Amino acid sequence: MVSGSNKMAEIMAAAIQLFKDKGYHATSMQDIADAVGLQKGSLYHYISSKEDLLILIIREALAQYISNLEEIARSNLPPRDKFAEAVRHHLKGIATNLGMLTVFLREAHALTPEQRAIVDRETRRYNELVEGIYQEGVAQGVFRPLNPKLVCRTVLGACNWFYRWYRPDGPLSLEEMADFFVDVLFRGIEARPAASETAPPGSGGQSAAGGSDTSAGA
Amino acid sequence: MVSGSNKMAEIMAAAIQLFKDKGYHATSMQDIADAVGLQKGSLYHYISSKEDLLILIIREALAQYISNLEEIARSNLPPRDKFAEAVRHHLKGIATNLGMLTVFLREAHALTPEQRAIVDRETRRYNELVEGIYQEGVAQGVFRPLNPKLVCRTVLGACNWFYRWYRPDGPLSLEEMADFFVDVLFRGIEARPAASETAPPGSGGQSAAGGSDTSAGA
Amino acid sequence: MVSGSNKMAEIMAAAIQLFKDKGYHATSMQDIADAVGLQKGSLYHYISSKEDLLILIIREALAQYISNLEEIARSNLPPRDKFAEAVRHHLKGIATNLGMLTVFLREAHALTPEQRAIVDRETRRYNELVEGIYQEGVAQGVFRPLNPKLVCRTVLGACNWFYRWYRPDGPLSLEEMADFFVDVLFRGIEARPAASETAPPGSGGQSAAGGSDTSAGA
Amino acid sequence: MVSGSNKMAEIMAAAIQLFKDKGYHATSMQDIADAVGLQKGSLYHYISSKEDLLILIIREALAQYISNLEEIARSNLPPRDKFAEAVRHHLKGIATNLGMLTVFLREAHALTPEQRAIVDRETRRYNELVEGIYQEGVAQGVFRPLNPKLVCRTVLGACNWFYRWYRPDGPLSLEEMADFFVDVLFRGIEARPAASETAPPGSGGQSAAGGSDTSAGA
DNA sequence: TATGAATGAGAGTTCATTCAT
DNA sequence: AATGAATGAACTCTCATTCAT
Repeated sequence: MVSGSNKMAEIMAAAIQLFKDKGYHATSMQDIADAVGLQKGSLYHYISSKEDLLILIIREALAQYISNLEEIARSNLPPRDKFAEAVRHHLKGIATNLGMLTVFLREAHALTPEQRAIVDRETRRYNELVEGIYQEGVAQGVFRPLNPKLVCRTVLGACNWFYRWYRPDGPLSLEEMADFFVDVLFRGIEARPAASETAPPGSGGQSAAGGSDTSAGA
Repeated sequence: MVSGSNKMAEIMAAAIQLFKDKGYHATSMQDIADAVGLQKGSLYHYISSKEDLLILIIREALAQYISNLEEIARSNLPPRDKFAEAVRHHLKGIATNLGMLTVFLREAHALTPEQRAIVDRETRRYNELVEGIYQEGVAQGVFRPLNPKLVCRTVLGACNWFYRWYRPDGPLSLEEMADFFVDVLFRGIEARPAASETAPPGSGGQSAAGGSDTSAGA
Repeated sequence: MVSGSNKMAEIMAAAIQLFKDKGYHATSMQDIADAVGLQKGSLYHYISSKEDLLILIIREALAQYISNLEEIARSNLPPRDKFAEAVRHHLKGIATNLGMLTVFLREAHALTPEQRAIVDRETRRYNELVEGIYQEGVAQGVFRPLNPKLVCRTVLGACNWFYRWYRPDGPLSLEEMADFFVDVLFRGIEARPAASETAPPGSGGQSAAGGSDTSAGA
Repeated sequence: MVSGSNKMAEIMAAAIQLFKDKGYHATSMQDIADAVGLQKGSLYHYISSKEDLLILIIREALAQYISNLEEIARSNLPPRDKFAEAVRHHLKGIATNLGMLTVFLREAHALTPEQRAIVDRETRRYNELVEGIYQEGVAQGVFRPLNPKLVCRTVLGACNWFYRWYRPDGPLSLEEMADFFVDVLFRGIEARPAASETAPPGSGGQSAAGGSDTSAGA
């Protein structure tokens, strides 16, 4: 099992692409081997099992996510900016690592209970960071006092779903969409109504994506 | 292939449960046969394939969803109430058919392209109904003029994610959670800031769910 | 998994033959499937794993062996006859189930520790029965007072090795060989020297077997 | 391929240990490589194949055995002493090279037919030496005139089985056990009944070994 | 309806061996 | 002498599906 090599990175990339496109179970080791130009047996120089590959992908997705959010949480920004940054970071993370995040968000349930437990723990940590930011805002009177878990789940739910419909070639830029999310989710939880009644972001565009994906919406 | 029989319902119920708990690919026909007390060969008197079972489940989930939403959309309620009803109906639908909806939201990508296309079409229809309600509200000056697709995706994203963390035995009632969603999502899109500053729903509770699920959040 | 069927017996027989001839590890499921005219996957209707097959064979070998010896031990025969019967039964068992016994004596170490433990227990039981017979004889003054474990291991060692060189088409009959074993092993442990100096059994023949097997002897 | 080097000896030792503990087939080249701190590819500088290793081990086991026995056979000892020496040498050889002998006695059937034929020839030679000693004794009236092959197989069978139950840390010394074997096997074949009725060797001890091995006995 | 034997393709994985470096 | 990437064949086992009974 090698970890830093080039081939390893190739294998990871191929697996991410395939898992995203076909799903974890529907992807065979043969598929991955073909994608990187190896015999399927040769893959086992780099990984120890197919699940290992999934774990690697998910762990990396999580690690990137969390470390960035921790930085935001630790920063000196006022809560509203922290919150806005958290949402932007979340969406940007999905957009720039769409494959990895799709695999994480959709295939984590394929892990064995032991691995799931680890992932769950990390996920909970992420949620807690978001809740912390929210509660900071509540303490400072910036956010309405609501059930923090519920706030967190609502906001992150909307953000997570992003992976199901975001397409890099859609009509709206990532920036526009992030602005939109921040604006809308913000109003839902801020303590005082937004004073500014200027045109909100994203108000003019029509469609954020082609709309051809299975699951967006229902 | 029989369709109205009792056994057929049993098979569907077993499949829903198993697909939800283990995932579609990780569930074998043997698992389903065991659950209903049949030999696996005998299942083929009722269904024509494993995918058929998945299709059946997803179609039923969709059908229930859409017909209810159509009713709401057609009603004479004012837009804000229509919108609120749509959100409530969506959450309630997930809560009362958690298995079916989980299978739909999580496993639809396992369908063949042909079947996916059908499901996509229905899903789009659902989205359009929600968008319609929103745009009605915009026309009446109730909702801010935003990108309707984006509004719809944000709202439905938050609602869809519900299936990942809702647990029937959580501390908050379904009603409380639905009120919360309506309140928060509403503020995000309504034209004028909420005048009432009374305590919002769900403000006191602590946790909406055990929080032990893999994916909620990150 | 079916157990009483015809095919099951065929599979067992084929496995015994192949395990005996090629060894357990060198025999593939494909080999067995070919021998019984099935697809290799079809074997799993009858067994749950390759090891399962080995266990089945070994357990049956053991069961036959032990039940017969128990009968001998329980009988009213005088110790010398019991002992003689035990030796005869042991050799006859090997000769008439050469495949099964070869697999048992040669391949038991391929079992998982759990299964080995079970087999060990049964084997110990067998040894104890033989020791019991010997000690009965000692008590009655028929056998010399020796270390019973050592007696048992010596006698059974000589008998077990039989599977390595016995060939059904050898020049000596099974009876002759059994008489020989009884005579020689007996003299080793009986209390008084054999009075009879008549020609002992097997004294005339030349070779008991072709002698072409790898391991006999060294 | 090097043969006299240090690493070569290390490899042989590791292979003997592993083949004895896990069996030939269940031992991988990786296992051996790990044991000697090499990469598995590097093993091929010393050996030409896995079977080669097995051959080397078995040949060496045989060579030691035979040369010692030839010396005994050529000596001027009277037949009874030669016979006793042969038995002692056999048991001592197993005890002091338990790994090597276990591999030889248990795994020889894994060899290709060509290699087996060679081993068989050597083995036959060993048997013939023992038979020769016995027949010398018969000629001198020391041993009863029995079928020599049968005598040899019985005696060597008992001795060979030693590898299945001998444990260096057992309660009896190797000497005691060898004395026991010589005494008991001797009586089986000597021409006149043992005159001495003194307490035989090994008569007092209880257990020759832990008795926890799979196969001893049955 | 229901069975259960059988299929046949393919899954993930292991492994002895090779060879350029 | 040693590496370690790569092979390619074989392995055990799974599974959706078929079909004669």
